[in-house]
Amino acid sequence: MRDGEPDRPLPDQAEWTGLPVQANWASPAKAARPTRPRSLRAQQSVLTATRELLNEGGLCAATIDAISTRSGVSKATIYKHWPSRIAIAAEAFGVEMGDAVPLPDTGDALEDLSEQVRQVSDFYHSRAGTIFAQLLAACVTDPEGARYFRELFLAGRREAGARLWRRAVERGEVDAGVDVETAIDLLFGPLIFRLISGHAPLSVSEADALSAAALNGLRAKDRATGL
Amino acid sequence: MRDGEPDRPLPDQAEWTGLPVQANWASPAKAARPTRPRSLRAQQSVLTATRELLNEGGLCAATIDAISTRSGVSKATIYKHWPSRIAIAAEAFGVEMGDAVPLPDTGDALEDLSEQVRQVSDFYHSRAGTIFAQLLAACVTDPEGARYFRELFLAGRREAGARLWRRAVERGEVDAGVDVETAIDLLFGPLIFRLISGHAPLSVSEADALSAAALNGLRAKDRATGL
Amino acid sequence: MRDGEPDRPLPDQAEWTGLPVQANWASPAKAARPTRPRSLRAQQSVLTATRELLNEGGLCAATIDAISTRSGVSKATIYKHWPSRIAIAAEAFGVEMGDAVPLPDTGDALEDLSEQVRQVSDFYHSRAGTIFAQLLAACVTDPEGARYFRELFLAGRREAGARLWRRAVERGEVDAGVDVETAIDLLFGPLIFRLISGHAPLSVSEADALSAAALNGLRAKDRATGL
Amino acid sequence: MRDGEPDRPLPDQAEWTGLPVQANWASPAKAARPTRPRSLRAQQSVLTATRELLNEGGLCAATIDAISTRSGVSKATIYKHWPSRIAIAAEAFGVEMGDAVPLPDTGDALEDLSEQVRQVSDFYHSRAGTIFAQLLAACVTDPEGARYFRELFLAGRREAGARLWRRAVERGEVDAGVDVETAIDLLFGPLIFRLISGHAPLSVSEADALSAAALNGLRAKDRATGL
DNA sequence: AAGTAACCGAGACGGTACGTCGGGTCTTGTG
DNA sequence: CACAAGACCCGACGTACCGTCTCGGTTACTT
Repeated sequence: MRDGEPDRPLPDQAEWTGLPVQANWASPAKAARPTRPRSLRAQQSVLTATRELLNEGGLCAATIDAISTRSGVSKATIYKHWPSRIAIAAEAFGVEMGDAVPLPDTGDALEDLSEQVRQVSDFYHSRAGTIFAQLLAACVTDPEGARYFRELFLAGRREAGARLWRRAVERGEVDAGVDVETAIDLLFGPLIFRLISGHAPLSVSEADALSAAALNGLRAKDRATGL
Repeated sequence: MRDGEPDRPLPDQAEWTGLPVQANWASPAKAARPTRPRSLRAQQSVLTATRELLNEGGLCAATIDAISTRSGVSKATIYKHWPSRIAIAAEAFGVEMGDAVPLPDTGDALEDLSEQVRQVSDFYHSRAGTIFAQLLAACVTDPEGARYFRELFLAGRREAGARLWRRAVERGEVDAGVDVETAIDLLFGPLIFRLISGHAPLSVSEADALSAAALNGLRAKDRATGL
Repeated sequence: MRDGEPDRPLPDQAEWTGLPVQANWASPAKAARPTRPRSLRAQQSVLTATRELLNEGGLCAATIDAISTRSGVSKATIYKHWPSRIAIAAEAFGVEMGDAVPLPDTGDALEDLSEQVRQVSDFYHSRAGTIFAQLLAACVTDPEGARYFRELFLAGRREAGARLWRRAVERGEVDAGVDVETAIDLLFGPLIFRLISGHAPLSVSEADALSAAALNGLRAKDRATGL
Repeated sequence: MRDGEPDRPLPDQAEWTGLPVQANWASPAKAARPTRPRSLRAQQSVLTATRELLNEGGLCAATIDAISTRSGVSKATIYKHWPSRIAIAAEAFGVEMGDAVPLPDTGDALEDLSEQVRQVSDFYHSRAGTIFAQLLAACVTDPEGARYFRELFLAGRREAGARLWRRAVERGEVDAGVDVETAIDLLFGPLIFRLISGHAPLSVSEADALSAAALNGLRAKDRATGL
């Protein structure tokens, strides 16, 4: 592992593979020029402070100044660790929300998927759901932050969905010809659309209607069975 | 029609019906005390200036100060007309994009829907698509602006999609049991998810995969026909 | 009484002589062109509203907008009557304070002067005294308003002082060779200096010290008597 | 000397003694936590810019925005150094006027005082006199600014007057029983009254009349000598 | 043990934009 | 045709965050 400036796992996109964060700090191995390492403490107190601020006032409360003040870590140091406040918030959120929604396992793979959609829809109604929406929105104007959000939070959630999907494929309950990514976006994209633009509610019944439509498809059924 | 503060079409949600802007000024009916009306000129030059700024530098270039400077309309006046810069940008964007994507009509209703998905996916790649994403993201933190965006832009696009959907229902090519809103969100939500989070590309083939999945459903087909 | 634009007594400095304000309004006599006269009501309600505002929040509360709103007289009309808000405030203050401090008459003319100084010093401590200071200060940047203040308030107070002075001259108790204006400024100028800059207190004992010094002079007394 | 917020000389009134500005920085003694010191450059370029603006357009030209623009110091920084634009203007004016009017020394202490009155009266006619009047007036509505004005300008002028007075006392030419403050206010208060309200001219002869009256007193002389 | 970098907190700083306020001018329809 | 109502432009306000920088003190590794 190289030392020097890009010491965070994320900044170098190409190298990114496995789990993030402190793994490389734990094994500093041997640096070319072994100077004083970046403080682990600083990093963690930043994340803790950010988590608190997010819970108290949402994303807009997590300003760099506020994070710096509360964590006791100076702004300059913060900027050495993260490219933007969105990145920090994404990481803090990812750490906290790592396993927010458990994987359902009812035995019926299709029902599992529907249940997952239902749970995610519920999640969007929570305080954390608001923060999620704010982070997602911030991705549009902060590509660096977006990477953090995708890799430290979204990836986990998508992986959970993918696990469900693969299980359903193995059981032969879903169309194996559909790509995992496609399936996940089809199931959750509509929820996210509504979460952000607010043009339609996110009730349980709506969630069920969306998952049902996604599973059954929009095509007329009589014609399909008519064949 | 009451005068006073809510003289813009949007502020009074209940009354909102048709095309925006001056429609209600054209039919002032009988105001309590007909004072000097809001200047048409101010409103339009603001929208024009905002449109230009959006095209030049995206949403973040459309600051209130910049809009005020370019349009020659003072900030105070702007704040009398719109609740936030997002609202202005949404209206300006809506005016410009009013008739951007024409409705496809190939005779085959399903193909029309797929084609629409393809076109929207393309649109998201354009400069305007970027602005669209920025506006959509801004909706999360600006509920007032969100209303403008929904009513002055999204509503039109959704209506276009709804027209296609109804036509398809009439022709019996799609499942009449699926709600219009559900159908639209199922078709376009995935695109928007990708547009915002950037976790997957928005190529033509991906768009086709998504629309195909939406139309056919995720459920395994052999088992369905096997019954 | 001429009609036409300069219908206020003040605007034409050259003509100004006697007591101000409503005397001429009370006798509209016959205008050359019997059009609708400027509303007396408007003028008075402006002054009333201004007086209230002054009492509630001092000079800075008496903004043109506030006066307009409270009085029900439009800004345009106000600007027809007065050149600036200071002018209005000066007139309103003058009307209210016309006879705030009564003339003392103890029989001893010198004591009368001292007592007057004491009373004025007290007045400066009151709420009205604050407004007085604010108006006086405003005179520096608003010459038009200054004229109103001088003629509608200061003139009265100076006339009161002048009456005391003349009485003292008649009784031979003061130096008849000193000009009235000089005498008044010598007695009250120091108070005003302290009121504005706040470099020294305005207590009763200080007032007495100042009036004593003014009456007795700064010159060493032994030498004077030594002659 | 404590660091932290009150790092300007003025904010802590009790500690104020000598010359302003950097004196305390020069002897930081032992700060609790010697963080980056306030920039000398920023402070001085603000004062320079303000001085220029005052000379060009008087106090009303010295807006915070203008000062910020011309000095290249941001508004936020300015507000960290001074509580108000009046305070800045007062300091800038004090710096410039520090040694404007030299102390007269004719040998005759009474003549010195008269000459000083004459010179001050002249000063009030100059461009700087106008600025002085504007600053003095601003003191009424800006107590913080007033402190700056008193301590960075008035104090110096009063000290000059006090020196003259003490010299005169030593020579036995003036009444030693009169307090210095009283004497100064008696000599210069009338000038200031006229300067601000403009009810009477500030010619040389008027200045002489005022100083003569102040020195000789208003009391009738024949009776005094007659005893 | 001393030397020496880099790190760190603290926060000053220049920017940019914000939303608001007051002043003075104008426009419109009513009485 | 004077008036109220108030829309309008202007300019200034004071604040908030941003991202960069400059300090002086503090590690932790090297020599």
